[in-house]
Formats: sequence, structure tokens, C-alpha cells
Amino acid sequence: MVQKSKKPAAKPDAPAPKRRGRPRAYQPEIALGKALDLFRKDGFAATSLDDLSAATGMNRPSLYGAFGDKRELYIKSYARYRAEARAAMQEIFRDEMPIRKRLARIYAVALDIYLSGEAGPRGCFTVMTAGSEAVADPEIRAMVLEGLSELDKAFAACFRLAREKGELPASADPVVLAQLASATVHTIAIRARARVPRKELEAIVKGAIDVMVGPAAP
Amino acid sequence: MVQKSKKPAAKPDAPAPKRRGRPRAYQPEIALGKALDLFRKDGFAATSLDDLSAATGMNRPSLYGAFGDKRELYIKSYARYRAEARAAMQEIFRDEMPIRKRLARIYAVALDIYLSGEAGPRGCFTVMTAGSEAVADPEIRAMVLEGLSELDKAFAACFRLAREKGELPASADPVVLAQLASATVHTIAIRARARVPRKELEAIVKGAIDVMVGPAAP
DNA sequence: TGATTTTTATACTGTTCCGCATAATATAAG
DNA sequence: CTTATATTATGCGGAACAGTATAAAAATCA
Repeated sequence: MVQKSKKPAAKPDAPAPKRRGRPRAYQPEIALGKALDLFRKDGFAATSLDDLSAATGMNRPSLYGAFGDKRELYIKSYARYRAEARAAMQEIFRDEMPIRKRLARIYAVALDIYLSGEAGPRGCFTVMTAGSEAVADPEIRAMVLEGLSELDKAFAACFRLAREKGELPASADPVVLAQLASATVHTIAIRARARVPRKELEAIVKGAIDVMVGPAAP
Repeated sequence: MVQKSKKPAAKPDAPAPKRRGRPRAYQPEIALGKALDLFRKDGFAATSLDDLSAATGMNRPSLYGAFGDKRELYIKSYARYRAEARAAMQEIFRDEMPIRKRLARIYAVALDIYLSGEAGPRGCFTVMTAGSEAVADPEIRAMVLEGLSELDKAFAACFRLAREKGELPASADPVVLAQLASATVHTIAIRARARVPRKELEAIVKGAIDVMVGPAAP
């Protein structure tokens, strides 16, 4: 057994790979999205496999076969959340624009993510996981720490660039400002979960931006 | 039945009230503290009545009789947490001192609270409850909102006073600064739960204070 | 058509859970 | 000593839970 399997280098995305047995009745991507929705709504402990089974349309053995046990499914859901959040943010972090506008757009997207949800605002999954599973589960904790630090770093890069472009005084410390920017993300995530209305959260964001980069030009 | 009971105006704190039946084998205050410890460690859903029973030394019927069901016990635990946190903070908010020192002391106490715990840092119970139970439970949510706003207001009062004393420029907005100060509390609470070491949290606090009230005098 | 493979569907196991019903125990009052 | 009261101790009941074993179904391959 030198080769792991006989996959013939399988083309990246063959449309119909002609799989052998009974075809799947579910789409893994969609099912994982449903699982994520549930976990974001109720958290790990309050979400049962029956709930997940009902939401995904997969019965428990299929769930188990596709994603592993509940914890593994949670981890995969969280990875998916991170990927989605990153995708929603990356162009804002990448494109050239004034720091003030960049921050405003980041927070607008964050609020969209945190306030979405049919059964109430779902908040930030990183923040919620930090509060619950991260303490006792090293693997999950590592992912959460990575999520926190990824945001810190992205913000820091923004502030560093803004300082180079003269939008911020030379004395401004990008790392410190980034921590404040992250703190603002965290506080609106928490407040969103307590159903603080969007208007109030936007006011908090506006105030924070004013302090971080100075009040808007008149 | 006009009078609800025959309590004879019961003296505030008679040392031995000569209660009638079998004496209690537990002290409600201590038991509630143990319950709070558990809830802070594991959250509502992951804490079972058996866990609570073992931790408090009370069997389930006694628990039920003393505090009501699990949800009521959680609410009472949270009220207790808030009372303790308020007690730990109140003298710092009350006494006269420079804004910088006041903030430093508040955050030091907050870190003590968030990092304590034998089985890992317990974080901020308000933040954790906001992330979990507050979404779906209106009564708990009201308490959480009150907790968030209480902190906002206390910070705002500090900044208002500091501005009056000339420690801050007249242009400083106490409400905005208070939201940033609360955001800093929230971010360290979350990061504490992810086991970010105290040193790093203290660095975040220091940076935030510098931005809010200006760098320390040399 | 029949064998093989992969997935779905059903159902089971043993545990844990919450809340309560009942009985035993310990005190005060009469 | 007897009665009333308040608590503890035991344990029951039915539901929910996570995970898996087994059987049925749906596809490909020969």
C-alpha cells in the first residue's frame, strides 16, 4: 500500500464524476451551512444532533459519515464561518481607499453578519466560541486565537498604510489602534446578540472611528 | 387570609431566628456562589443539575426548593455576579482620583475577575450570557442590557468628571469614550476566555488608555 | 441479470437529563 | 410524648441525548 488510493489525479472539477454507489441525497456545502446556522443560533451545547439532522435533512448516520461527530461538525462549521467572513472582508482590506471609508465599510459588513438570522441576531461566531468552547478545547481555542489575531493584523495593516499615506499622525501606533478597532468589533458583536438595535451599534462604530482616525472632515 | 403570613415584622438580622423544621444543611449564599462558579465555567446549557447538585452539596430537590429550576438558578447566579462585580468596582468609581489611575484600577479589577478560576479563566459573565442565553430569553436579556448599560454609564460619568477637571479637552465626548472603554472591557473578557495571557491583556488596556486619555506624562 | 458499492433509513443501546413524588429525618411547638 | 413543620434523601419516570449496528435502497460494473 504505497499509494493511498487509486484516484487518478482526478480533474479539479469534473462535472459528474460517476460515483459508484447510491447517490447522496444532500449537498455537503449546503448541509454544512445549515449546521453553521444552528450552531450560531444556539451554541454547541444547546444544539442536538436531532436538531442538526432536521436542519440539514440528513439523518444522523449520514451526518456522522460526512462530518464526524458533533465536535468535528462544529469545528468544520467554524472553519466555514471564518472562510465566509474572510471572503466578505477581503476586498475591503485589499482595495485602496481612505482609512475612514475602509473602517466604515468593514463595520458595515460586520454588522450585516452579526445582525443576520431569522430567529434573532447571530452575533460573531468567533466571539461566541471564545466564550464557550475555547476554554476547554485546545484545538478550538487555537482556531479562535487565530481568528482574533487575523482581525488584529488586518486592522494593523490598514492603520500602518494610512499612517504611511499621511492620513494619521506619525505618532499613531497601528497595533494599538488595531486593538481598539477589534475591540469595537467585539463590543458590537456582543451587543448585537443582546438585540441592541442597529442604529445604536452604528453610533458606537461612528464614535470609535472618530476617536481612532479623528472626526470626519466637514 | 388578609395577612400573607404571620411573620412578626421579623427583626432585620436576628442571629438565630429559631426556624421550625429540620435545619438546612447548606448555606444559600455559599451554594449560590458555587452554582455561579459552575455556570461561569461551562455556561447554562453545558451545566447539568447533577453538576450543580454535586458542587453545592445540595441534592436536586433542595436545589429546586431553594432556587427554583435551572433557569431561575441561572438568573439568581447572574444577579449575584453583578452584585459582586459592582461591589468590586464601586469604590473605584466613587473615590476621587485622576482619570488615568481610575481606568487602570478598573481594568486591573476586571482582569482579576476574568482571569480567576481553577479550571481556566472564567471571563465576564455578562459577556458570556449576552452571547448565549440573552438572544432567546427576554428576562435574561433585560438583565444583560442593564449590565452593559451600567458599565457604559459608569465610564461616561468618569470621563465627564475628568473633562470638568480639565484632564480631558473640552472636545472630548464622554459617551463615546465610555463606549470605547466598555469595548476594551469586552475585548479583554473575550480574549481572557481564549486564554490570552494577562501580560497581553494588560498591553491592550494600556494602549486603550493612552488613546482615550492621552499618553502618560513622562 | 446479478454482484458490488455507497448511501439512506430505521431502530437500538446505554447514558444523561430534568423535574417531582415519596419517604425518612430533624427540629420546634403544644 | 405527640404533633406540626421544614428539610434531606432516595429514586422514579419519561424524555432527550450521542453514537452505532443493521437493514433497505439506489446506483455502477460485469
